[in-house]
Amino acid sequence: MARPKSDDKRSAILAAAIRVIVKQGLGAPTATIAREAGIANGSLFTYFETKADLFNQLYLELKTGMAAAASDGLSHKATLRVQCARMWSNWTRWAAKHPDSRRALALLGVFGDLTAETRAAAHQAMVPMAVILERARSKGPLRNSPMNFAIAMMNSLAETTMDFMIQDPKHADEHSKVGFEALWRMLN
Amino acid sequence: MARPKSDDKRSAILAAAIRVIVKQGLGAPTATIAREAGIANGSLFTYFETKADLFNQLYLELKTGMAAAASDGLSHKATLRVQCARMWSNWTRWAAKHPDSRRALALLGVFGDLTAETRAAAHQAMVPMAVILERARSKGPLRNSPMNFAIAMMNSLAETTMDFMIQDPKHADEHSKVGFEALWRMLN
Amino acid sequence: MARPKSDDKRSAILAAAIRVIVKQGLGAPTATIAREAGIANGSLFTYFETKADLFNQLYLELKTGMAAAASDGLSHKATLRVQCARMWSNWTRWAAKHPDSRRALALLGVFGDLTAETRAAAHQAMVPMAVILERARSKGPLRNSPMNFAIAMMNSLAETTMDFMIQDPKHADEHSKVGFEALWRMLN
Amino acid sequence: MARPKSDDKRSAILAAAIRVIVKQGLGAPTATIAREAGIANGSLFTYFETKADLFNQLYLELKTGMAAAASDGLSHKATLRVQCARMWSNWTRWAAKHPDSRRALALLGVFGDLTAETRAAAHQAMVPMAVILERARSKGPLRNSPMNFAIAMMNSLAETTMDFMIQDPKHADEHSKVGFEALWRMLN
DNA sequence: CATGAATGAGCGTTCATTCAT
DNA sequence: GATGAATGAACGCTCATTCAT
Repeated sequence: MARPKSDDKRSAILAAAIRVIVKQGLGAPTATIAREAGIANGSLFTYFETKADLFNQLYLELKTGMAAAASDGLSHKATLRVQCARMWSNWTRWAAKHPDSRRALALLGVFGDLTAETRAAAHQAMVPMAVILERARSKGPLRNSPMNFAIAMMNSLAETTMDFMIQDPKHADEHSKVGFEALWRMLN
Repeated sequence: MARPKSDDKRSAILAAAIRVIVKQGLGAPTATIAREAGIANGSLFTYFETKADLFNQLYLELKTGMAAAASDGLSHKATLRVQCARMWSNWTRWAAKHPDSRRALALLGVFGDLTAETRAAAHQAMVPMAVILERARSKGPLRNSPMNFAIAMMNSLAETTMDFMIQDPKHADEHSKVGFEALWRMLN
Repeated sequence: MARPKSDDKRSAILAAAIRVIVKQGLGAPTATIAREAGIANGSLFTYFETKADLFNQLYLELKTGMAAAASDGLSHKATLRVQCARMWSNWTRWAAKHPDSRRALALLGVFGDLTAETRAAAHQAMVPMAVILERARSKGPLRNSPMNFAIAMMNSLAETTMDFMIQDPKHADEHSKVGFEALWRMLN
Repeated sequence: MARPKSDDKRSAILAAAIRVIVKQGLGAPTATIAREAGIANGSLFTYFETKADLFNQLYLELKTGMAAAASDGLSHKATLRVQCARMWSNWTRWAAKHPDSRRALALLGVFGDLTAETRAAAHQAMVPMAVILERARSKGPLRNSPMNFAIAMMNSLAETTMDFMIQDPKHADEHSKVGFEALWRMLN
């Protein structure tokens, strides 16, 4: 095979897309993304069939990466609270470390052409996190609400926390902790 | 004369914009909004200098309306909890009653060309709500966090609650109550 | 109505399309046609929804014009031969006078996106000519062949004749006459 | 070495081009032709310098093949009418047998970038057929018209006949005969 | 002031051709 | 020579905005 489709280039496009989306929003021209990735505008379409395809894949990759980061090193032997705390810490730390990814992910979340498949897959990636949360919810005051309600609440609290961590990086850890305690109060 | 021209038409455009944004997103053509408002495409620009201007004004109007609804009938004599509950109830009820406005507001919130002025004014509109929340925060576990953190958390919890109320209107009241209790736990 | 859609402009676009198609073929950019018509590239699309639409309308207009020219001044009292001769003369003269239209028509005939409706309408325009030919066919050696066969043969003979008339304008009349006699022999 | 590289591959490309042109028209991507030929898109350009080159060569090859088929088995001892009839029969039979080739040839005939050389060579290929026709023409009513006129007329009659033969294969032979008689009447 | 045609920059995508492997 | 990724000019069409009526 001559000049195989390089994974590096694919990654470069995705990385460029993050940067460009953060700067210009979802309306950013594919040509700009291509230039930022250091390739010709047409080349983008060897790696992604359409702009929507690119955005779907990017969304999924970011979401998956985020979920993986959040789930890292969870010891199943630990207390539920410890597990939750670890997950929360992982999660918010990831956001603080990758503010562009986080922002792009937020924007992509409202991208009109996200596929049902993409959404489903993104949901799948969150399952491990959901499982842990679920154990906490089912014993507390939210026990009669739908599981998705609790997940969504955790999500929204996390988003808010992340915003503050990114805005005010000096107190990032503090914000993260405060956020977690708020979550825990909500759950218990 | 602060606002010459027909105020009716202005309102028609704003109302049309809500409907169109909900259906098509922020990328919706101004021509579509104009048609929906029953006016000629060019006329839209008699009332709003640019598309961005229209969106800024709409955002502000919606936010202000929402805040006004939330602050309605708050008795300063009542308990803090009662006041908060009333505000929460007003707020989420407004969203349940105006799902399009709520959705449009959410979309406009990520509109890239929102002015600093617009954001500031929107923030202002929320002050009365913030004041009440502030009293609760300052006595509880969030007492050492910035006020905006608490506001943002309340906001995100409210957003989530509203989503579920709109999604599942039969249990709207229930969701609203559960959401409030979660908030209250978070605050105390 | 402000600045009503001018028929002049529509005609200018059609006329420009003829010229450009002759020079560049069906692949000619719409922008070139617009420039040739003296309007902005985007304006073309106020008059024709798509390039295909433009080409369909142009095809129909040319075909209709051609058929009308061919059918001009036919006396129903005259001999069949005289009528046929008149039609043939009208027809080929039209082509000789409007070589660009004729060429564009030929190219448009193989345009891949001609609508069934367009083809049907074009067919309709040819009916008056077909009627006359039909009377000749049904009495001669082609009486057992499908009517369309005779029409197609007349067509192809006419096309050939026109080519020669345009190529060699000095003997246009002579070519036309020779062509007609050939047709007549074929029919009788 | 006039033609290095694999002759098989060259033929495969030409054959593929016929199929693709019939299905998609002259605008068909070279990449599609290459895929249909079972080679890589870039390889096409090892065999043909440009798309136009490919189309020119294909046109010539088809025309030559057609002319060869038409001229097959002509006995110079036979009557002029018999020779013409044989040629006509060969010719139209070829079309009926190779409808794709015939259709591609027709499309290529209006390809804008056919070279003068190609046209000349194609003309050359028709000479043997022209010679026979010429003998008929020079004695009949077309004796005062240019030879090319007669050739073109025969051509156009043949095209029409072929169309009907392909459209209505059950009566192909009949159409062929009727077409020939029409030609013969025209010539005499 | 209302209208809607006119404008033209801009976008996503295609594709003939080139060239690194 | 074969491959297929890379290139970038080009195209059809959209749409915010302007302006003649």
